[in-house]
Amino acid sequence: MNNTEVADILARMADILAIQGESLHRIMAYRKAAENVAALSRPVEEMWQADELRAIPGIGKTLEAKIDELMRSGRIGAYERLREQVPDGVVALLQVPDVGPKRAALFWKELGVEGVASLEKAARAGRLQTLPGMGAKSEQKVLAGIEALKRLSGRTLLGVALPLAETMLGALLEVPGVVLATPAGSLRRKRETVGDLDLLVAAEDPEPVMARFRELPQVEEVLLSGSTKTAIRTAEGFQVDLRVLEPQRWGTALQYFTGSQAHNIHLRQLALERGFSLSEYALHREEGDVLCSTEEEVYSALGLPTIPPELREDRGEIEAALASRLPDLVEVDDLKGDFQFHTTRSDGHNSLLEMAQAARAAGL
DNA sequence: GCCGTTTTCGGCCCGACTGTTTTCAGTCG
Ligand SMILES: Nc1nc2c(ncn2[C@H]2C[C@H](O)[C@@H](COP(=O)(O)OP(=O)(O)OP(=O)(O)O)O2)c(=O)[nH]1
Ligand SMILES: [Mg+2]
Ligand SMILES: [Mg+2]
Repeated sequence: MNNTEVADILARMADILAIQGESLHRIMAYRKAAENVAALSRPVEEMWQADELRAIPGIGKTLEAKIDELMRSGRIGAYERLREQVPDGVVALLQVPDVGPKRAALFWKELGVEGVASLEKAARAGRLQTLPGMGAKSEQKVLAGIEALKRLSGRTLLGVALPLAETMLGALLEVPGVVLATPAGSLRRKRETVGDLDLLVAAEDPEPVMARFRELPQVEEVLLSGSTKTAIRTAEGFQVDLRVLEPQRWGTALQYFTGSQAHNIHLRQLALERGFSLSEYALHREEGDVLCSTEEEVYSALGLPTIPPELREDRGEIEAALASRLPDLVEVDDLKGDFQFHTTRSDGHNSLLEMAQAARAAGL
């Protein structure tokens, strides 16, 4: 039983508990445990053998016992029972954008929907809008979500996402009043794959920026658009999120939108311990808000050195920063050469000479 | 369900947008 398999089970337990209407904090506990098991650098089985499961953040007495049961018997009784109570197809509904645990439960219990295909049928037949809290518009959004799911599910390589981001940012930078425009989210953290594109823009007046964004040629569908945030979907089914805030809030805004979610939550907890409440708008204090125009100011106000985006996954970087023990990362400038590349002699796109010249031009 | 140099119980990050709502739940970032 490997780490991914264990994490997947915990995450599925979280999903089922959510559909059952369990306490949000209990659900979060399962999710957090799942994330931390997935992020482990050692096999969870090895930690189990060494009786070290409790050293994993988010694994307490109960989840330790469940993982122990899984390692011993290959199953978790509690998980088997949950799966008997909520069919897999109902859990699968959560993959549809705009369908969360409440709606999944509603569609299942009221209409007998037990999968995405049957949800589509119900929506096309106009049955969703008969439900409490639902209407014609919500029903259409669910249908659009199912279509998007068919076009693209899963993550996109950084190298594919980055050029698209640069193109869109270039267009937004042309809008009068735009001061700064940059990639954020997993793109800025340089994750190998990204779930969507997150773009951040600084401007006093957000409306012209939002208007331009909604009309970019890549936009197939506008998902939502307000005064600080717009989300669109491309023809490929790829989502792009844009946030626009005033330049004087750039520091807190960039910190927020760079994430990760887990890093943000941890940093916000630290802020609370320091007498602040941290949001994308400011460091809020009783005496009044502190606006930060740079990320350095945000981290510094919390007593931390600025943490490189690549490390912001809540995998110990905040503790390391507190102890002034952040690792010295390898930067592009540290590269002296490249001993492994392909040329036209095999499946590369350039000749050996071209590669050598490009390397020299790059200072390698 | 987890966790603790203020806590072993009672908190758990903070906010935007939409639709259906008559005051806010749901979903998402
Ligand atoms: N404080 C806070 N920030 C969040 C939360 N969810 C998302 N964010 C911030 C941090 C994220 O990096 C950023 C963009 O959200 P995304 O959902 O696009 O996540 P991210 O880009 O990190 O990963 P992705 O590759 O898109 O799956 O928004 C949240 O629940 N709380
Ligand atoms: Mg993202
Ligand atoms: Mg996003």
